[in-house]
Amino acid sequence: MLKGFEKILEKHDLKKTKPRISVLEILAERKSATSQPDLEQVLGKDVDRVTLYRVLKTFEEKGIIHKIIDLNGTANYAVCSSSCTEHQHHDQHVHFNCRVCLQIYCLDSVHVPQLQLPSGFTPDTVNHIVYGTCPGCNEKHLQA
Amino acid sequence: MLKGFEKILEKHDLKKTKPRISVLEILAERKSATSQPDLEQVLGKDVDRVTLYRVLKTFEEKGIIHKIIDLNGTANYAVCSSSCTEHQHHDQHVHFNCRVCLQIYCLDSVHVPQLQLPSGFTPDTVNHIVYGTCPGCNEKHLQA
DNA sequence: TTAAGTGCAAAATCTTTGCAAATGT
DNA sequence: ACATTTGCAAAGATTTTGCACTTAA
Repeated sequence: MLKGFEKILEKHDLKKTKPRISVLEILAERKSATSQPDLEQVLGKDVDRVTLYRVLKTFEEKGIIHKIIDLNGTANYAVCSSSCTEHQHHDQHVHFNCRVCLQIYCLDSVHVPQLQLPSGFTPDTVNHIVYGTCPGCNEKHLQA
Repeated sequence: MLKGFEKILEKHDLKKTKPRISVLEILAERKSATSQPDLEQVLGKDVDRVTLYRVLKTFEEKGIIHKIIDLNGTANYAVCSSSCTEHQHHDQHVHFNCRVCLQIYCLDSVHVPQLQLPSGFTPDTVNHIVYGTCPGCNEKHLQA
């Protein structure tokens, strides 16, 4: 039986190569989004940096993962939770970027409120990033 | 009598130099945020690229301008509307990034709703970017 | 006068591109 | 076997750093 990631690749007509599966594994086993530098480090010399760029680009275009830009303008990636397709790239949940540990959390549970935009502005995607301190870092801070 | 920008520089103990005043002039005369490449182009060879980096960094640290990262991860800058200080860097309004003309609008008028975060998450800044099509580009599109 | 700020050159990064070799189907 | 995908080398772009010269106060 195929593992989850392999099904995903099949579904998008992508070959099941080592770099692609490795990237999916890493992203899948984390609930928070992972930065590109992080990915590079974890993958080590198994996957070339250039390949990583290309894998991430392909995945994003196919709607398999989505990109979140953090405080420093660094790209972070997470697997799309629901039904993202090549054309409809839903990303309607709130992200939380911790200033201390720099982790990005996808807060799927948080309801994104409907905005009342001035007339003429047609929204398609809403990117809602909250910066602050996450539970783990808050705790450490209190103990100190 | 001093122009507005010069007062701002004075207030933050910054010398009134040509590069700084030029940057403030450009940012002030635009209602939407300006990308760093744009700034470079407008400033031309009057201001060194390295100086621009440093001016923007200083301004951001002092709370004179704030940075918004757009779709491509490019830094955009706008003068802070209200009372940003070095420590309290409020940026609680909604930005709108047009996919067609790539302009970033600061929608000060739009009310940013209060979010209910899971316990343990302490927010300080909320960055709310809406992607879509702006009034100008919408119109052109309809006419075509 | 003198501390802060600029400009140039050069290093360090980051990202993209071209092409031959390797890999999945 | 063949189209995709990878890895390497090298080009291009972006950002940072060091240091001597300039400028605002």
